[in-house]
Amino acid sequence: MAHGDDSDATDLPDFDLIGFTPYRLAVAAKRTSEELARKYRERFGITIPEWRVLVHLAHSGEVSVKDIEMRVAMEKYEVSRAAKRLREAGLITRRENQKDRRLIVLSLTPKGRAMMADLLPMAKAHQDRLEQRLGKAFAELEQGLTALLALDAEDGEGE
Amino acid sequence: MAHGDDSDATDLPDFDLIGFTPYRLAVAAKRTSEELARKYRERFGITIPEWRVLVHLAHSGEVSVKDIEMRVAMEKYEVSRAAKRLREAGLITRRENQKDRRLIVLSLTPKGRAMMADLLPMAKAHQDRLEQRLGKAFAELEQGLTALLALDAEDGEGE
DNA sequence: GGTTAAACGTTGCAATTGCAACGATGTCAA
DNA sequence: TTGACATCGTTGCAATTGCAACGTTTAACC
Repeated sequence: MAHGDDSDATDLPDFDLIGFTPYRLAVAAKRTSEELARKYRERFGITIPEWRVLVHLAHSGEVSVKDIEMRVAMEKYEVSRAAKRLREAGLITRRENQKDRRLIVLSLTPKGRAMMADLLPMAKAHQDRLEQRLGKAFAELEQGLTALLALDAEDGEGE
Repeated sequence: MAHGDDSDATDLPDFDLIGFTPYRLAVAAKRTSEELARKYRERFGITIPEWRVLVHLAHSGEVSVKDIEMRVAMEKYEVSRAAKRLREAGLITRRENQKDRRLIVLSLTPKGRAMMADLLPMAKAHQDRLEQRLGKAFAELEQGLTALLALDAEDGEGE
């Protein structure tokens, strides 16, 4: 018989998720992030969004929620909530910008600075270790990521 | 004066989030996934977890929840819930494995197969387009990802 | 055989997330 | 000045997520 036993098999294209770049990216990011998240949660009691805000503050000094939103690939409500928790933990302060009172000025407290003095070298070490473990592939990964990130920026989501 | 006006500046290391590989990976994955998610939601009314289950079924025929969990970087409860929704949508069926009645056998319905016949070529086209847009950087990205994914597998998270 | 432990899939519950609406402030033009 | 509109940050609410516990079935051990 031409159309066999168990199948109305429409002969689907052979497509393996394992080779699908968006999937591979998602898995790579998830593993990498989870490793990091565990580390920072155990050591400092902070989450990834909080970590991002702190790192940006350490790097850029006083900034607004809006600044962080633009620079750090977070939605404003994420920044807002992360900042709230960090304030409650005594790691950052917030005050109004006197020039424009819609804006918030976030900055590290001494306690926050002290914590970052521990945290940042760990982050650097993590990066170095990753680079070391990947060897030659590290540069390739970075070049690929650079191209990919530049891509999204230029063509505004096509549609 | 040696210790300046406004700072108990503990002189934090200069560390920019923008150059931190795990961060870059997360951003790249998020953008890529969101683009995809929007597409499949609009066109087929499915989410990414559901998409993964469907693709794996299209590729591997009948499989258990456990199979998917291992192959496709999803937790079993994600698979379970995705499968539930897909069943309700009439895209897959489930039955017991007679050899081992703990196992579930998931498979596409004709309706599911028909949908995948539309969906898979789109996924292939997406991959091709990405490859084209990235040009030479695509191969680099892939090599980097391959190395990174192999890495996580081998050393079991240290600790 | 009978008992204990493991594997599989599901689900209740709490925490997190994302959206959309809101209040407050600032801008622009008439 | 006033009124319409945009921007900034926050938050209520619904949906999603992740964990842990559960019921069922199988395997392992005595």
